[in-house]
Amino acid sequence: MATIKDISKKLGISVTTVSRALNGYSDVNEETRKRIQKAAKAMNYRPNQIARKLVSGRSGIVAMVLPDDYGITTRDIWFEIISGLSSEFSKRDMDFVLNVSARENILGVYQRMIDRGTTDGFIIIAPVKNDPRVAMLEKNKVPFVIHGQAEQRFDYAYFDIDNYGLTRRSVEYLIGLGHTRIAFVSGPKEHGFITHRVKGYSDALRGHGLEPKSAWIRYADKMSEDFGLVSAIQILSRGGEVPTAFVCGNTLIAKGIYQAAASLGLSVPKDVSVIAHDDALPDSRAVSFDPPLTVTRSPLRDSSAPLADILVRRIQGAPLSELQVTVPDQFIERQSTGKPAR
Amino acid sequence: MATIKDISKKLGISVTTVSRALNGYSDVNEETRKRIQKAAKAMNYRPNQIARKLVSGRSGIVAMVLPDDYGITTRDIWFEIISGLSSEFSKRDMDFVLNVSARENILGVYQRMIDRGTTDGFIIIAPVKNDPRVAMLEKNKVPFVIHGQAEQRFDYAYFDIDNYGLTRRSVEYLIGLGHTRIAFVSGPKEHGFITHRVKGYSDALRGHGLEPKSAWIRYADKMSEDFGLVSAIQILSRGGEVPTAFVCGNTLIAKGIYQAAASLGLSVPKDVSVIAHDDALPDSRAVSFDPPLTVTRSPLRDSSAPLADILVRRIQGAPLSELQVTVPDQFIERQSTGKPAR
DNA sequence: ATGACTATCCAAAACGTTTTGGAAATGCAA
DNA sequence: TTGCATTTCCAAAACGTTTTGGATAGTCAT
Repeated sequence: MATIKDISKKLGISVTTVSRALNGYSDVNEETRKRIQKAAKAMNYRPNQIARKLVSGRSGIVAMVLPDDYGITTRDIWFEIISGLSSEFSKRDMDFVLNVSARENILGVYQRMIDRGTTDGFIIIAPVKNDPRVAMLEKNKVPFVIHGQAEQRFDYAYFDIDNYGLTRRSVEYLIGLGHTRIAFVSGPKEHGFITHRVKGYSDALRGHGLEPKSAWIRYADKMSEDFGLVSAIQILSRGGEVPTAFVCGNTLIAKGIYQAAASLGLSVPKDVSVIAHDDALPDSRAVSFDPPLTVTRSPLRDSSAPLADILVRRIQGAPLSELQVTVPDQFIERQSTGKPAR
Repeated sequence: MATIKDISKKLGISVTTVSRALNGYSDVNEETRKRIQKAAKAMNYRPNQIARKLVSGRSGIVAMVLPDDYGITTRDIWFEIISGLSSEFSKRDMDFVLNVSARENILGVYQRMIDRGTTDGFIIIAPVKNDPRVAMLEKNKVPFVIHGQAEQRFDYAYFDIDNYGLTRRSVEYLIGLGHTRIAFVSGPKEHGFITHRVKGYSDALRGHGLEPKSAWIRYADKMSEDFGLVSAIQILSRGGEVPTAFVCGNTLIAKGIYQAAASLGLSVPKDVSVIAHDDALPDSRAVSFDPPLTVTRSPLRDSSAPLADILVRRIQGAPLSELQVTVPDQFIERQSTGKPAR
């Protein structure tokens, strides 16, 4: 609760100098700075963010708005992201505001928070095509960072994994093993990352003279175990040719596919190879699948720090070109993939 | 963005009057107020919250600090609480700051947030005996509300379910059915609510001339399915008398007890009656147990609104006596309880 | 006419910072 | 010695509100 004025009075130094000393300006004697810093620490001084914001225009507050209609598995993902972000911003002495609202109110929530002017910037997760949140934030000139790439335009800050590359790599690996009939059980069609993954999958096939079959590309609202189970059974029990390998949007889907295979009397990897993308959530470990699951891997948790960094720099006005980051994933070969039987 | 000064200048009315008109004070002529309101709307005026906060001393920001070491099931509970709270505060036009930190840093986080003075108040969940967070907040005179009752002292604001009553009611119900040998598989000993539940359980037994046996009261760090399973098997496979009924701290524990019963060839409710407390989490529904589970029920989600209310009124300085709320739970009789076999 | 009251308005202070625009002291070259 | 640059400091303004403490004019009962 000590203010800058208290320090000034106590030390007989002007408020100006105290402020400048604490903020690292060069026009204050090192010895004076030391004294001031010592006093500040002793008096437990913390700058009042509200006052600071009034003059600087910054509050040190960032926010994220989430819809409240997620099921239990998706919640785990959110919790992972939320706790990572909140911890990163905490390290940077910023406040992370979370707002969980009904989906239909979300834009209203954004508008209110923008109008109130308390928030320095936003984190947007799971962008969709022509995301109205992005449009709104851009119109109001509020800084934001997107986790994932929303559209073709690239005039915003983002952090993403290489969604195109990871399916492309997976498919090429399977082709290298001899597979030619490869299915992709993906995720919600409207999300940008699914589009990129499908493209990576299709390009890899075409690059080897194979034509993607739309019946072997599955979309779903939720990337769940059930979705994997149902998709695999449907795909595997159609007449005609069936795939010898599955690429999965996440490890839950892979688990569903394992189940489907078991139910149909097929074995992994003898009859079907399975490969998935692994977000490395704490409680669904690809390594403890039976057989252990081959994955492309990029821990969701690892995205918190870059996201926080990018948003902070965006707020500080860094040029956009530095704030567009795509990271490569690991490829981990385990026992769920092998040469095709036929 | 238009400021109050712009309106003042445009209308030739003092800043004071504009402010008071907009804030509904009675010392401004209705006609003047109309003019000012019209101008404000025309100029798209929105009060700058930051400036408002600076003078009022309130930030409109409340916070909750969580440790980051919870397992997946506990995370669901947290998510339920977090999303409920954030949505409630959003309705009140306040910001809900979430801070997830390593357990050993938590007190430091509180201190930092307190010192910065940006936070109007805190929500404390899962209090323990002599909770150091409570001590710290009280010392710094920062408003807070506790979910649950931490200690015997009652000089703080809290919201709680009737933990004493719910086990007492459960046990009396079982006694009414004819049971005399009743076990209680509870939860973490250090939490206040467990203490109260154990007391309710014991008092009910003693009230009917029965002496609680310590071997039949089980504590555990995590109220999990495994804990229920292990506890029930241990209790049921000891030599001598075994209980005919189990009271469970939550529905997960009950699920474990169902499993244990099945494994031991016992049937519910013929051989053992099971009763649990139900927090009404979205994905573990007591009604879809087989047989459907008899419960005392108080939805976790229902606590968000009262908690938010209490904290807001605490911040506004309401007397403590109005801010100590205990709500009753529902008792829902289903098919997991019946007369004892012997 | 006086005093008391009411209705309506306002100037200035305050909140805790940062920023602006110097001022004073010192060192150094000419 | 003068002039100039550098180092170190500071008073005052500014950010946009709310609040305080009146001021003014009009009304009404006495």
